[in-house]
Parts: sequence; structure tokens; C-alpha cells
Amino acid sequence: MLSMIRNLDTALVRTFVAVADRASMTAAANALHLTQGAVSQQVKRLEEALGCSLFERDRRGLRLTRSGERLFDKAKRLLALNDEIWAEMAGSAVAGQVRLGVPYDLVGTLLAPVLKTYAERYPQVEISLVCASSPELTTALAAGTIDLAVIEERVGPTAGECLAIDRLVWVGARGGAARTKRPLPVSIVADTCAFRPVVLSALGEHGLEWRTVFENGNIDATTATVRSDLAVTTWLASTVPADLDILPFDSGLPPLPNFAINLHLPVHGVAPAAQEFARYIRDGLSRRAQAA
Amino acid sequence: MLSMIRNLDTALVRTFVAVADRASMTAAANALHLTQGAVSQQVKRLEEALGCSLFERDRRGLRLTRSGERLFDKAKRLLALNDEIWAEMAGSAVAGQVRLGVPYDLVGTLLAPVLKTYAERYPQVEISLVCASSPELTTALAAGTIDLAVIEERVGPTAGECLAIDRLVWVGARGGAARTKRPLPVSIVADTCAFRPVVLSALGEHGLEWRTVFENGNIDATTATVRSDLAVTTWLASTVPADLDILPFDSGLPPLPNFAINLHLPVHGVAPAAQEFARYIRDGLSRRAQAA
DNA sequence: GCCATATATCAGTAAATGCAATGTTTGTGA
DNA sequence: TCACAAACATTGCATTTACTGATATATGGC
Repeated sequence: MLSMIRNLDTALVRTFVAVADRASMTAAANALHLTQGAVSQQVKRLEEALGCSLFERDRRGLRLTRSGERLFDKAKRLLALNDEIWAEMAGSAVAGQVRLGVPYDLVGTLLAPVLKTYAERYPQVEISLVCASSPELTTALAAGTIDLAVIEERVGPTAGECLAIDRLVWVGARGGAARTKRPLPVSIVADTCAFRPVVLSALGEHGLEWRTVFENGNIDATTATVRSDLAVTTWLASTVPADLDILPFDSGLPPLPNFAINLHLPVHGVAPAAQEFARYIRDGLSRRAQAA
Repeated sequence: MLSMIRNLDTALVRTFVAVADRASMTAAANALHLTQGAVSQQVKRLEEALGCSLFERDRRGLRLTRSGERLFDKAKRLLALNDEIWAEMAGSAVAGQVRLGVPYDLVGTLLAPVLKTYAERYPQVEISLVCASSPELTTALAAGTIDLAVIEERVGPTAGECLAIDRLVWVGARGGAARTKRPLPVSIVADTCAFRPVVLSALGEHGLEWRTVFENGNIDATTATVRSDLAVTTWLASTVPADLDILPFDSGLPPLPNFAINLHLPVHGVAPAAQEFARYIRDGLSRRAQAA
């Protein structure tokens, strides 16, 4: 009889180990990007499948039962083997070149840790980072000069996949005075910037005098300009450096809409390396998406 | 980053190994009790997940690709570890006593291989086999004198779980003459047998003279009676020994309805050993259910 | 006694997945 | 050469699963 073979759900095993490691379902849930309820259910499912309880629930947290301890070692071995297979199988297919398009303002902030993680995991992949404004990236993707792109767009229908939604906010030097000058000095990182038309129309509707300071695609130049209180600018809230002010609603500047951070892939054919990069990007930004 | 961890689906891995072992998806599908389409889909999913093709499809069957070979060894180790965990964890909880109720006619036929498999897998479980008619088993289950029961019932609503549906057929000695005698000699294994009222009412409606020969719960006595051409009897088609005749529709005997073979568990609380027994029974009868 | 923290449970929903049926390709025999 | 058979791929459908979000329950600190 080949029958009577049961397959462990690796996800449940991983959850079990995470809970055991932390002696807490809530902590494990955070680590696994799950809700606490989901972890509770997974533990329960595993216990039911195996027909024995794995944790002793009493005051002052969880402890492994005898059965739980017995499972623990083998569970870790199972996960190790699982991860080994992934590393070997998926890793081998990930090679060659990936050209990633990223808006100026996200390179150094949101995407930096993702880039680092990916580059460390797949050192053999040659990453080309294409920094441009969101509209330019859309064009480049269509032209095939980049393999995937993170693009900032107005919230709404999109050809891409929404990774996060963030507020567009006014930013100025801490305690600065640029925000009160008229005409308002506004630094905009590039004349093709996705924020530009939105910001300018908001200023227009608000009847505010303003002048622009273009930095020609150099985000650091913009940062320096703002930090020196020579101008204000607009950024996504999550990309604002800690030493700059997000200007409050009552600062007299017009309110700005939310923007979506979308992941775009070519219509056809994505190489494994790019596919994998996409997964890293999704994963790296998913937590912040919830916070927004 | 804890992220970027992916869990293999053990079922897909098992399918992969089954296919690789047999160099055939169709053969693997049979072994795994799946349709060919499902196996094809599973292989495809695994290939997509890993980002590389595992089999080379060309004329004259399947062969492992380079990637497939690389996966194969580790896959088998993963399954071995998986099965080891099951054996250790689930096995330990399965102990004690299980009292299984089975109708007379199923003990030696449908259920024999299941009993054997379970007894071999869990030698430490003390199995009590309670042979009785289906109505008696229902009573015993309610009374708590048995832990689970396989019960034959008319097709329709039931408190149990349908394992199979089978034809009730007239059975006689090969080329025998008992079938033509009037009054028809009918052997019925017990006066509480679930088939009895159905058979008698069918005979009555058909206006056929008959007399019964009770064997008092001994299925072998019935078999001997029929084999000696002393009487005919009624059995589920799948339990008829090869050396006896299933009497055809035109034999002048009344048609009989289908019966369901249902698995019944107590309303509350099933011990792991009984739970596991139920799984073996389900699995052991599932194939025949499809044939019926 | 009340709040804070942690786990369990419930209802609703969106995704996953198996089956059945059908399409496609390839090899075989009349 | 055509029909047929065998094997794998694909599609539509229906069921099941397992998540989230909300809520209930339990425990300890103040």
C-alpha cells in the first residue's frame, strides 16, 4: 500500500518553529507577516494533524510539550532541507542581468534594503539600476530597456501591481522659513517627475505664488537645498529624512493627493532573475504598505 | 531579513518523485490516486515555483532534466524526513484500544486489506472487531460499545460519511439451479441484516414464492450454502466471490436497490487511534468507490 | 475592579486546487 | 495516408481552504 502517506504542510512547520523559538504566537505572527489569529489557527491545525498537542498553554506564555519537543528538532531539519532545496534550485536559475528602474526618491530610501538583500543573495546577478522619473520609467519599460520598474502613480487603475500607497507631503528644513516665502521656492527633482503636474496644479488652485528650483535628477541636491532652507519640496511621507519637517496641513500650503507605488513588469516574458527581484521587492515593501 | 523564505509544497514534491520514478505522469497519477490532469498541473506548478523545468518532454516519455536530477535526491530526503516525522508524531498518539464494528459481509472482503495494513502499522493498538448486522452496529455505536463502524444503508441521507455505493445483487452457485426453484430458497445471514427487509419486499412485490434459510450471522455458512447450490442470497456486487454467479437481470428475480457503505463515528470525541483507523478505512475504500 | 496583553474563535471572502472534459501531439497499424 | 490509441496539456467549474478583521476569553499588573 502506497496509501496512508501524509504530507506535512511546510508552512505550518515553519510557523511551529517560529512560535517555539519565541515562546509566543504574537511574536511569531509578526515575524511571519501573519495575523495572530492565523498563527493560532496554524498551530491548531498542526496539532490536529499530528494528533497531539504541541504547546502547553498556561499562565506566563507557551512551553513545548513532550511531543512538541520531539517535533522541534526534526522540524528544523525539515526546514533546513526545504531551504537548501530552494537555494539550490531557484538560485541556479537566477543569473545574468537585471535592469531595475526606480524613481529618484525611492532609491536611497524604500528600496535600499531590498537591493542590498537581493544583491547579497544573488551575487552572480548583474544589477543595473536605472534611476529616472516615473514617466520615463514607464517609457523605458515599454521600450524594453529595463526589465522591471517601481513606478509612482496617482492612486487608481494601473497596469502594475500596487505595493504601497503613501501620502505626498510638503517637506521643509526643520523650523525653516522657506515655507513662508512668497513666491514659494519649490525644488522639484526633475521636470518629468510624476509629482510635478500634481504639485503645480495644487499650487495653482490654491492661488499661491511660487517658483521652481530644478535639480535635474539629483535627489541629494534637492535634499541639500531643502535642508539649507532654500526651498521646500514634496516627497512621499515614508521617504522624508528624519531631520526634515513634514509641513502640517495648517501651514498654508495646498493639500496633496496620495500616490501609489506600483511594481511594473513587462507584458511578456520575465527572466527568473527579474521574477525573483520582483518577489524581493514585493516582500520588502509589504510591511510598509500595511502601515500606510 | 527573515523574508524571502519559500515553502515547498510537500505534495508537489511527492508527485515529482512519483513521476520521476515511473517516468510517466499517468502512472504516477494512478499511484497517487489523482487524475492525470492533476499530476500534470502539479508538476507544472513545481516547475514554475522553482523557476526551471524538471522534465524533458519529448517523444517516448519523460526524462529528468539536469535541474530535475539535482532536485531528485534532495526531494527524496525531504520526503523521508517528512514520513519519519509522521511516523514518530502521529504514531505515538495512536495507541490503546479500538473497537471497530463491521457488517458480516464486509469483514472478509472489502475491509480485510485495511485491517491488515492498520494492524501492521500500529501493532501496539489493540483492535476489537465487532461483527454484526448494520442495524445492530448503529445501536452499538450509539451505546458506546464500539468506537467506529462501517454500516450498510439505503442510499440517501445518513449520519455517516459515504465511502462507496454498490449494487445489491442476487448471487447463486456457478451455473446452479437454486435460482429456478420455487419457492425460491434465499439464504440471509442474519434476521437483523440490513438487506433483509429490502430483499423480502422486493420478492413480495414481484409476487415470487420464497423461503428463507438463516445462517445466524455466519457469512461462511451462507457462502457454503450458496456454493452448494442449496440457496441463492444477496450481496453487494463487490463482495461476491469469483466462483459464484451474479445473477443477471433477466433471471426472473426482482431487481434490488443500491446500498451505501457509510463510515460512522461517535458524535463526540474520537480517540486518535480510532481517528487514524477511520483514515485508513476511507483511504482503503476510496478506490473501489470510484469503480462503483 | 479595570486595563493591558495574549490566545481562541467566528464569519466572510478570495485564492487554491482537484476533477471532468477536451485539446494537442506523437506513434502505430490497417 | 488515415484512423486510432496513448500520453501530456489545458480549460471551466465547483469545492475547499486558509487568510483577515473582529470579537470573545483568559490572565496578570496596578
